[in-house]
Amino acid sequence: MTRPPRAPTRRPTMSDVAAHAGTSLKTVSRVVNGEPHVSPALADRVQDAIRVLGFRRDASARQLAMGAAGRLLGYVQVDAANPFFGAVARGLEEETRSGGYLLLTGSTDADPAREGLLLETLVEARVAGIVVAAAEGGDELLREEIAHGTPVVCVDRSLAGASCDTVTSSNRSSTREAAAHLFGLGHRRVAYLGGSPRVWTAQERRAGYLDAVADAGAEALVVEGLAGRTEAAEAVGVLLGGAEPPTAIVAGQDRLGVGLLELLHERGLQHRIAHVVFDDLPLAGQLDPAVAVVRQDVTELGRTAGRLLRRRLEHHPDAPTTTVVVDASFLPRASVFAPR
Amino acid sequence: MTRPPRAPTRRPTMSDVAAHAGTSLKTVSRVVNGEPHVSPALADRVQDAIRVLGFRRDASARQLAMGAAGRLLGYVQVDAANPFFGAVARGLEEETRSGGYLLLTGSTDADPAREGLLLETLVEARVAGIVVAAAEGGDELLREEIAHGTPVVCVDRSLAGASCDTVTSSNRSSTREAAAHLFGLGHRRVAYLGGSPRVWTAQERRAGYLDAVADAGAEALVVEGLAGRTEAAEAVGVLLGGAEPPTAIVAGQDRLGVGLLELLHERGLQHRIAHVVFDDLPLAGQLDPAVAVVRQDVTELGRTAGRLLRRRLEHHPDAPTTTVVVDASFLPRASVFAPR
DNA sequence: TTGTAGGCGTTATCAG
DNA sequence: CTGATAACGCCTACAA
Repeated sequence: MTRPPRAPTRRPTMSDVAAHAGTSLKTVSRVVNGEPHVSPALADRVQDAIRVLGFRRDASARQLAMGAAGRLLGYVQVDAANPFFGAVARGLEEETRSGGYLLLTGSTDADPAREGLLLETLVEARVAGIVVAAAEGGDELLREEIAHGTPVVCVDRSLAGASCDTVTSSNRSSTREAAAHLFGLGHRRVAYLGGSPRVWTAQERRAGYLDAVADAGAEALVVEGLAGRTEAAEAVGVLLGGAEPPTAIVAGQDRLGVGLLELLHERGLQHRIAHVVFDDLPLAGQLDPAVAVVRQDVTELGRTAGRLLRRRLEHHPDAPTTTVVVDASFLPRASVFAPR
Repeated sequence: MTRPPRAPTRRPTMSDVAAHAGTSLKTVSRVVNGEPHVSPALADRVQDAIRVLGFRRDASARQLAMGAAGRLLGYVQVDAANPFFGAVARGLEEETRSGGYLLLTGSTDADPAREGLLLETLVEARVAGIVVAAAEGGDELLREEIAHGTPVVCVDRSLAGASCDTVTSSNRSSTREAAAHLFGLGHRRVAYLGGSPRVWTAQERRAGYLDAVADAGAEALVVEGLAGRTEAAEAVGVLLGGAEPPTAIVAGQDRLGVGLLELLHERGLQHRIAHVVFDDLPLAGQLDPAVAVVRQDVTELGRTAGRLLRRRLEHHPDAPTTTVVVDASFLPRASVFAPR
C-alpha cells in the first residue's frame, strides 16, 4: 500500500500555529523556545496546534532574525572516503554535538578550485566556524574569513600568511624518533619513503627523518612524491636493486608502508629489512607484527579542533591563536631487527 | 607578526553594496545573480563595490525569500569514523556536488535518541533531502518527513511503514552464492558468523546463508550478535572446540572476518578452514590472499543514493519509489580449500 | 501574562 | 534598464 506521493506541503509557520491555537505569534514563539511567562492552558493549546500542524521552526529565519551566527560548522576535507578525514570528522562531532552544532562537509579532492567553491558556499551559509583538514589551495578566501573574524582551525596542515588555531600530530619528532631507533640498532643505511612534498605533513616527516640522519652522521636516502602502495613497492624495488641497498626503511604513511610490506613479502625479504610505518590510517592492526609503527590518534586531532573552535566561539573570541601538537607515539617492537 | 584578532565585523549587505555603488538594492541583486538587464557600467560599479566591501550573499536570507528549499542535503550516518559511511558520503557528494549541494552530516552512534535529535535539526535546517545510512530508531520522524514531501533515501537499510527510495547491496544473493561455493567444494559443515540481528543487512546476509544451507540440504550453523573482531575470534574458538567443528566458515562482515582470521592464524589453522568474508570496508587488500571475499562497491551505494535524490528533487518529484540493488560481486579464489 | 511594531538580508512584483 | 515596496519566518524590543 503505497500512499500516493503528495506534493511538498507548505510548512506551517508560527502564524499558522497561532491562528490554530487562537493566540498570537509571540506566544507561540515563547512556547517554542521554552520561554517562561506563558499560562499552562495557553501553552498546552499551542503545543497541540504544533503537533497537529506538524510545525518545525525554520532555522534560517531564526538565524536571520537573531543576527548571530548559527550552529553550522564548516568542515573542509580532502576526501570523505579517506578514513583519516572520517576520523577527524568524528572527533569534531564528539566535541561539538553537545553544543547543538552540525557539520557542513565537503571534499576538495586536493583541487584548489573545488576548495575555493566549497569555502565560498560555507561562507554564504554563514557557518559559525571552519575546520580545514589537510587541504591547500583556497587559502586566499580562508585568510579573508579569518580577517573577517570567523574562527578557523587548521588540522594536519599549516596556513601561511594568517594566524589561526592549528592542530597537528608530532609528525617531525615522531619520525625522527623512529629513524633514530633504527640508527640506534646499528643500521647505517636507512631510507625514507615519503608522499607528495607539497603536503605539509610530508615535509614535516621528511624533516624528522633528516634530523635523525644528521644526528647519526649518516647518508640521507629519500624517495618522495610516492602516491600509493604501487609506487611505494616500485620505489622499494629500485632501492633494493641498487649498489648499496638500505637495511632499514621508514615509511612516511600507512599506504606507503603497506606497499613496502607487499614488496618485501613478495620477495621473501620481510625479515631482512627493518621498517617503520607512520600510521595515518586504521590499518596498523592489519600490518605484519614485525613492523614498528608510529601511531597517531586521528580522532583526537578532530576533538582538539572541536575544542579550540568552541573555546573561540563560546568563550574567548579574542584569545591569541594556539597551535596544539597531539603526541603521536612511536611504538618500537622487538622484531625490528638488527642489521645483518 | 600576529595581527590583533579583530572583532567579527558586521557582514556587508546588499544595501551596503548599493549605497557604495550609488544604486539600488534590486540592481545589486541582479548583478549578484547574474540576471540580465543591467547596463555594463553600472554592473561594473557594483562588482567593484562587492569586491571592496567583501560582500557575500546570505544563503539564509536567500532561502527565506525564495521560499523554495535550499541546497543542503542531510546525511545521517552511524559513525563518521567508519570507512563504510565515509565511502557512502563520498559517493553522495560526487553525485550531488555539481548541483551545488552541500552535505549536512551527523553521526548517530546507533542511538535512536541521537538519531531523532539529528533528524530534527536537519528538518529545521530545511534540507532539501535526507539520506539515511544504516541507522535505525528515529523512524517516526523520518516517516513524518516523507509524508510531508521531503525526499528520503535509505542506504543499506530498510524503512518499515513508509515508502522511500532505497539503495542496497545484493547482500542476500551474494552471501548465498558464497556459501553455495563452499558447499560446492564438498563442505558439509559450513558455519555463519553474523553481526547484530537487529541490523537489516545482517538479517539479509543470514537469510542468504540459510538459502544456501537449504539448497545443500545441510545443517545450519549460525552464530550471530557478534560485535567485532574479538567476539568473532571467541566464537570461532568455541565452534572449533565443538564435537563436529565446521570445515568452512562464512563471515558476514569484514570485522568478523578479521577476527576469524586472527584466531585461525594464532592456532595455525589458517589453511584448514575455508572462509568467506563480506567486504564492508577497505580491508580486503590487507587480508590473507587465501580468503574469498564478497566485495561491495560502497561508494557506488552513495552515488546511487545521490542520483535518486536529484532525480526526485529536480526532475520527478512524484515518481514512484524505487529500490536499487547494487551488485556485490563474489570473488572466489583458488586457495579456498576443499574439506579434509 | 499577553500582544504589537519593527527589522534581519534577500528575492519578487510591479511601476517608472 | 532601474528602483520602490512588499513579502519570507522569526526574534527583540516595547507596550498593554
